[in-house]
Amino acid sequence: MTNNLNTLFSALADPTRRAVVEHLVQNPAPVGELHAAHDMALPTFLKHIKVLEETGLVRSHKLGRVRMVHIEPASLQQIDDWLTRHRALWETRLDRLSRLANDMDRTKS
Amino acid sequence: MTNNLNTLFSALADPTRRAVVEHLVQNPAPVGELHAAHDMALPTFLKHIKVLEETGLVRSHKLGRVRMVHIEPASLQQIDDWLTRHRALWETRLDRLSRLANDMDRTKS
DNA sequence: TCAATACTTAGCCAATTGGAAAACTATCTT
DNA sequence: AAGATAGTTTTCCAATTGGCTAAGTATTGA
Repeated sequence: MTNNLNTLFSALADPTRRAVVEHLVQNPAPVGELHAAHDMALPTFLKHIKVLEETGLVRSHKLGRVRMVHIEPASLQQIDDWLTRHRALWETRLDRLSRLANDMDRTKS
Repeated sequence: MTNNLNTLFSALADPTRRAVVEHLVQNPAPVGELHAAHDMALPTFLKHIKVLEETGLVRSHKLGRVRMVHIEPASLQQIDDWLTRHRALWETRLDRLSRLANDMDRTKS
């Protein structure tokens, strides 16, 4: 909730962590299941989960000896919001490019 | 263009670099002007510009002794695309939360 | 109760990162 | 031609990061 974009972007910069997020947008899952998809030692993997949890992208709670992890959608929304704040401007620039490309096509034929 | 999300996200994880991107979605600008807004040595700042350029978020060319920098909108589009690929799923989860919040409100009154 | 399961904690390490200072090159401006 | 401007290159440094192994704790199943 209190997360800034720095930690959100840097959390998502790691492919392992991004894969975990992609897994969790589909369903919550226990640490063991998440870990199975990644060829690294468990303690290493747990560090990634901890990073995700510290940024607020993810939450978890223990059920017996299993830790269930689920996504925190509001955090992804923050990145979406940042993009939205600038989207209008960069899309203008994209449009300009595609118009230019169109013009060049027409000139060629 | 050939950029992966790893480098895009990690480039945007730094507040200096994000500020430069925000500046450049408005207008292209010379290095000196960009640097003026940031309290750090020029060589340090230039490293950030180089990172942005290597990820493809930005391009530059020299005009005399001045280097002009401009944004490469297609790169931001890549991040937007990644979010879009998952947006449907996490918005479903957000909806579920807000419905739950609604229910709790109604129960309270 | 005892072994297996599912994490957890603690330390260690190499590579990367964000910062600095110093010295250098290339372009104007006068 | 000389000085000022605008970057550039080089070298150094401390902190962070992503990975490992080894050893520990807490639950569960037989």
